[in-house]
Amino acid sequence: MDQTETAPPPPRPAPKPAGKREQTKQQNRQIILDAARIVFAEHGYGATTVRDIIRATPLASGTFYNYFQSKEEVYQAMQDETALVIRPKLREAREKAGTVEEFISATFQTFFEFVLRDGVDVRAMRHNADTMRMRMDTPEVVAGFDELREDIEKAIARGLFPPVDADYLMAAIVGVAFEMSERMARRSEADAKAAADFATALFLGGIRSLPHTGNGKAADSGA
Amino acid sequence: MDQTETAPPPPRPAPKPAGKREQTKQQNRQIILDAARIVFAEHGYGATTVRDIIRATPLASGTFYNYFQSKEEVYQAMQDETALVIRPKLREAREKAGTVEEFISATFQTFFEFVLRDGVDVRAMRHNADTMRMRMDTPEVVAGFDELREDIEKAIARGLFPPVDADYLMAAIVGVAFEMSERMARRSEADAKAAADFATALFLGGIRSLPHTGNGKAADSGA
DNA sequence: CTAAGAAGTTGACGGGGCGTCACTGATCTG
DNA sequence: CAGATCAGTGACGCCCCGTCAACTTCTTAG
Repeated sequence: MDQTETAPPPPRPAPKPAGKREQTKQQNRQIILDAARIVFAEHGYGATTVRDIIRATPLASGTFYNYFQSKEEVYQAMQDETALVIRPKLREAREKAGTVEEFISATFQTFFEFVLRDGVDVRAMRHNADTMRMRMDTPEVVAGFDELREDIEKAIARGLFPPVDADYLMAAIVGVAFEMSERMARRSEADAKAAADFATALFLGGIRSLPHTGNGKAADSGA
Repeated sequence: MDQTETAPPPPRPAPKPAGKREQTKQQNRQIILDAARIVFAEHGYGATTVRDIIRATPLASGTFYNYFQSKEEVYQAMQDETALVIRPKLREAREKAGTVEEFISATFQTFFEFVLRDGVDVRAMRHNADTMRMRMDTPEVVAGFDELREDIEKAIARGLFPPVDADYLMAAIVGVAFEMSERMARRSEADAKAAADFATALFLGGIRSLPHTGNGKAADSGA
């Protein structure tokens, strides 16, 4: 690998009270996370060693363990970083919803668009397909699930939804979102809007209200 | 899959000689698989080493590699074993379906009942929750997904379903089935029928047709 | 039945990644 | 500015991995 300084997507945590020491610590943590993103995307989670990550940074091996306890912990930190980006988007999208239709539509639209545009690029996604589901129970990810369930419960309390099992409904939304994302990533012409329309129609009116394709096959199943 | 009759040459080793040697091989393979199931359930996938599995058998370390190439391969074999049990059940259930309702209902009913009764016990399921989704692309599991998509396409061809995107619909069913299974496993009083009714109603009529609970909370979120 | 060969098992071994820790140098504090 | 604190460093010991030559068990031809 010849990556020297290819800065990846994740955002910068800006405000620091800053001693020079604290500043360096934050930087190093981010350096490790950025390197990990590249290496995981390149070789996949299983094939990556902690040493691979370290070699992709200017740091020494021991330094890694000042920041993370293991490869798994870096991966979880990456997931948390991602969750922290999409959660506010989802929250905001759902807040504006005044109807079931808007609630569901906004959720899927936001999610699929994020996966396709702001998320990791498709090549990385596919390489990570084998790992992206493991340990979904990191704090920030779980918090995202909880927020969804809370929002459903609130919507029920407001009379927006019928009084259904919010936990199962949350699970169904999450399951469809993730599983469809994986299918979407395998299509050469992925279309967030079409995917969101499909999922939204399914949740609002069931199978009979799904958009028709004319032949029942996927428009494109990609390479 | 569909064998076009363009491949006659490979000689048929069809009749099983079933010598003592072959018998022992089958036994050893099963011994390893059974040990792996226990060890994975006990410590989780990530924390178990190949040596742990071997230590749980009367075999030597080298023997393991006569049967599997790695820890991952044992895990995949376990998944395949499971897939081989449930796939015929699902196929049979769907074959009898004459309507969309029956198709969907039979699928979820069969799946949730299997997970709860014939599947691994809940304790093991919860311990494996972090790993059960990884590498879902083993041959038998993928074959199960393909069968579902094929059955959907057939149903569309028969006019049973509207002509929708079969790939996305398959993904949606799979996503809901697995994600709801995980939630179900976390409830102390899991009810396959209730879960199946929920999922079936969702797919047939959307959110508004879901069974009401009276408060919108889960009946029980377990320990 | 027996002996040659095939098939499978064994466990020690070289290779390598893991996590640690004593040491060093940089930053902070009084 | 000196002493205290803290992060960085990289060699080290540990353990796991996958292999392989020697050994044991089974099969089969005569």
